[in-house]
Amino acid sequence: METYYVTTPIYYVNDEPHLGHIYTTIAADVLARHERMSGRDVFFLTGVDEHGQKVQQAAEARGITPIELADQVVSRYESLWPELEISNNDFIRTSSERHKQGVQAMWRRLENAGAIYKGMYEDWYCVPCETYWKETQLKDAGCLDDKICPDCRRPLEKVKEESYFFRLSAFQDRLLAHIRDNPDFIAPVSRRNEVLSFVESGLNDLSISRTTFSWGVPVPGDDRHVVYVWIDALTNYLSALGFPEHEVPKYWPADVHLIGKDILRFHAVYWPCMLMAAELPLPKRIFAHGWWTVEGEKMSKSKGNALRPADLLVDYSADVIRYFLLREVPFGQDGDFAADALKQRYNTELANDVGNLLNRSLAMLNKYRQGVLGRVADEEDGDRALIAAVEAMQRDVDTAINQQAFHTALERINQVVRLGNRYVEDNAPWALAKAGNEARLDTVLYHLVELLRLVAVQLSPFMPVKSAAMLAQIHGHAVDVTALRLHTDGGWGLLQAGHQCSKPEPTFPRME
RNA sequence: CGCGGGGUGGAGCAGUGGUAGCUCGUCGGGCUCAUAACCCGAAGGUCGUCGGUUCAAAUCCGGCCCCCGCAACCA
Repeated sequence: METYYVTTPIYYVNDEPHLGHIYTTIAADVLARHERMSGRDVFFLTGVDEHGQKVQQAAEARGITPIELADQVVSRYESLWPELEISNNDFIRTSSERHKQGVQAMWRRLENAGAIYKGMYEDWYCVPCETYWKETQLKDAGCLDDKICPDCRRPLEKVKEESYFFRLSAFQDRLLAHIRDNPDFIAPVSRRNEVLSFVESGLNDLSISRTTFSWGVPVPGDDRHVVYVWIDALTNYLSALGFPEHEVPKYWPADVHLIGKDILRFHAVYWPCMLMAAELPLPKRIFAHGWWTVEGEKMSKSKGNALRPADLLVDYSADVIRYFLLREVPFGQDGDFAADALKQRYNTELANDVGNLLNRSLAMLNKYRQGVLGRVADEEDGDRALIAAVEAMQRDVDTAINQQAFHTALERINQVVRLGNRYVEDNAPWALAKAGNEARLDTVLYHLVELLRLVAVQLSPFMPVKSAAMLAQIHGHAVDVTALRLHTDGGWGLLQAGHQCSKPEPTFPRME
């Protein structure tokens, strides 16, 4: 079976889960569910990044060990994902033994390839602020000449420490060629251009070890050094699959790494170069999505307006959050999370259009036919157009999702729902019933229910719970949406004459 | 400084040479199966700005104005 591997970043445990984390993870989940439904053997990975100086310091400040701090945050994530219907196959922690093995194996591979050398890392350090500054940062802040701290304006100290370096510069040309030869490697295009211009401007070798803190993976053969967090973190995508026991694990290379735009450089530059050095296949695609503001304001810890997923789940069901996040904003662009916007999306698209179409269709089926589907008589042009529209929608949804164009996929589904509502008006089943046109009434009701069934199937990766509720009414019994397969459940005409549907019950009650 | 993206009816977007389109909102009408839902229609834009190319430009070229991203290990 064809495999499909999708990942989220591993989230840094220094931070509580917020809207951004669930956004990436929900998007990855939709991809995973869609691909499973399409018949692929899917591996969907998420996890946490536990190492680094920040975590070590935060733990010290609270008087606990780093792993205790990590455990606390990890438990939040692990309880959050099921609440959001996240169907990840694995959850990787960088503190785990399997991951450490992976990182050290990666290090040795880079070393054996001659891509690592020992040198001196030079930086500027502000003792009072406990902050490191790079020369470029000082230059931008206009502090390079005076050698003062951009924050507190006090003198900086030059620090030198022994460090291992990765020969990033050696891979510049190969990386450029790869990006140019693979237009889909980095998405969206604007991000691809950014990376291209960054790489073209020249890559410097990368310091990949630290001696200033200890919370990390020891460098093999030199445990005074800890492996730089990004070498550590990026390797999770392989260690979770069983690297190094499996040199090129099943599922590798990843079909898509979903990331936020903030970590584009690490994924689109450092990671491919590492893999080239290690002579491992590169991921097929890296998609950097945008950021959310909340009610028009930038999310920030200092403002304290970061949306907490647990609070959101009090107000909205997981499916509604999932739908809104992926429908409101084209994936890749920035967006705004506003309660009014969510309510409007919900009421117009889910309650009025989808929910009401299901409700009115099943209501008529029950009123005129005791909920039993009849035989399809001669099809008219309008019927054939309806079927063609559904089938075109299915193809377009698949195409859109394969490009991570979630909002386009949902828009196409909505178009078919609107067509369904128009079909009701055009055919006026109530008039057919009154006129005693039984054959035509059966045909029209059948087309409506079958349209709704296929809409629910296509919606199931986005809203697994709501889709299951829709399908339960259509099928007359509970449906396991994770068992749906497009090759068996995705075709027109699955429901047979004599099939009993349930009585309607609003799936998307209006928000007031 | 540089590189890149963008400025289209109230809002959000599509539209790379030939009557300016979609969703939401607003207004009017229709229907009555339905979650005061659905369907139809209308109003509303001189497509940032100035100039150029062309029979013809939102769409190509040049100047200018404005917004945003890449430089801060927050998705």
